[in-house]
Amino acid sequence: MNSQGNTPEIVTDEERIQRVLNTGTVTVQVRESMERKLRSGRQLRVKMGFDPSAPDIHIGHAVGMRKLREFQDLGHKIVIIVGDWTAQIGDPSGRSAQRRMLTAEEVQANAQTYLDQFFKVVDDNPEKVEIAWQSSWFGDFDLADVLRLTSKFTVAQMMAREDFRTRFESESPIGIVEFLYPLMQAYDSVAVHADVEMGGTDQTFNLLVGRDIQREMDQKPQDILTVPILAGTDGVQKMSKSLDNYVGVTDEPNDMYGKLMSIPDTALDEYLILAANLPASEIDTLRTSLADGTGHPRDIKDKMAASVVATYHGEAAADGARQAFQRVFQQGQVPDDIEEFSVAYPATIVALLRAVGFAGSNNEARRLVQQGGVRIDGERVEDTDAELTFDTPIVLQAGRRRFARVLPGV
RNA sequence: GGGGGGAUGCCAGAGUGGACAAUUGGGCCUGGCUGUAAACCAGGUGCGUAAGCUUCGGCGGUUCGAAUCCGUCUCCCCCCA
Repeated sequence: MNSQGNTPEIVTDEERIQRVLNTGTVTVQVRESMERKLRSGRQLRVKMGFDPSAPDIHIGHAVGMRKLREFQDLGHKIVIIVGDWTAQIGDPSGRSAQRRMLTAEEVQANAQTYLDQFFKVVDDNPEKVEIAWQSSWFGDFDLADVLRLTSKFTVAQMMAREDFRTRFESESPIGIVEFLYPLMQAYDSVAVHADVEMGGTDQTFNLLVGRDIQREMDQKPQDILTVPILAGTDGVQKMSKSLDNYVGVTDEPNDMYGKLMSIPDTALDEYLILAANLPASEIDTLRTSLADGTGHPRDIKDKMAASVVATYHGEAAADGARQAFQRVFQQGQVPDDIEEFSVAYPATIVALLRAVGFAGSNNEARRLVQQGGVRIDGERVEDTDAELTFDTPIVLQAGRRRFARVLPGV
């Protein structure tokens, strides 16, 4: 978005700087150093890495992207590390589900998907972004290089990481390679001469190792900034695909909007800060009205949700999603883009439900009817066994959100 | 190399010869209340209209009768070396 090739002007306005450092962040280390860099008027290199081993990206990943965008808006250059090299090696870390090795092609495809989504959030002005492939420096690393790198660090230093310490104390295994990952990530910082590195709070240790290794290799240590982990749509657990509480960046507009509207109010403030893609002043206004009760949570949620949909699908899609949502859920009307099926009549309601895929078995279909969840053209269906015949299209509904149009067929 | 413990429905996890289609919790579905919030309440959640049928890792056996006992195979976990 809005790319221009000219050299960016560095913003050193104190209020803007403080906002970047204070809003939607967890820690800034080292604070004084970071402030000094931002005030200096020099274009900083702000690094963030991503792991292309999983192609599914959700808006939790976008939290960091949005913060990167803020740095760009101050005129700085973001440096995206594509972790293609480590992704191809696999990660045998203590996670229960072992990460398998990926082929170069898979990694490449995943990375491309990621970058496509990435540029929907960040500025693609080449003066403000640089993509760095990790394999370009690790590809020809030899054993001597590895030893040189590992010699900079001790076991005691590694044990400072909480995860390692607790596993060591509980006598759970820690693979040697696991010690290498923080070092490799740290070396990335050396390779790209990072002034700042950003990451989720779970990355704190690795980010700090970057400082040590840079210092060891005669570079000025980067400052680090951590951003919170976004809660999922349940408002409690962190967003992840496996918990099915995520909003994927490639979700359909209506889906995306609906998921965002379903978050509990308790999570709304967090979503305003971390997910909503709105100007700072508007975020402030919305948060205030939410906090003091002058704004209706539903309306605030709508602005948040629409802004996210607009980010990935455009304003028109966001408007469309909002209207569809209002029509279906607030007014109980039928959505306009429902799937169509043809059915040969006469047919039982059970047969209809199965034909459109609302029920996987006859029992399930009957259950839906008995529980009052089935409607035809808005009229509740009471009888499980009736033979039905329609010579015009009908709208079949199961529960509140499943709709299908059934046409008379042969 | 030696020893021990497991495998039950979407998940966790009871059940250890009949009353088990299988307790309970989570999830999910439906209804109610709503702002499709959340919370809460109620019901449901193998297949079959039904009679009934097929399930408790696989196969085989004992028994009138097995998720439960025996044999065997596959897979998982733990402890010792």
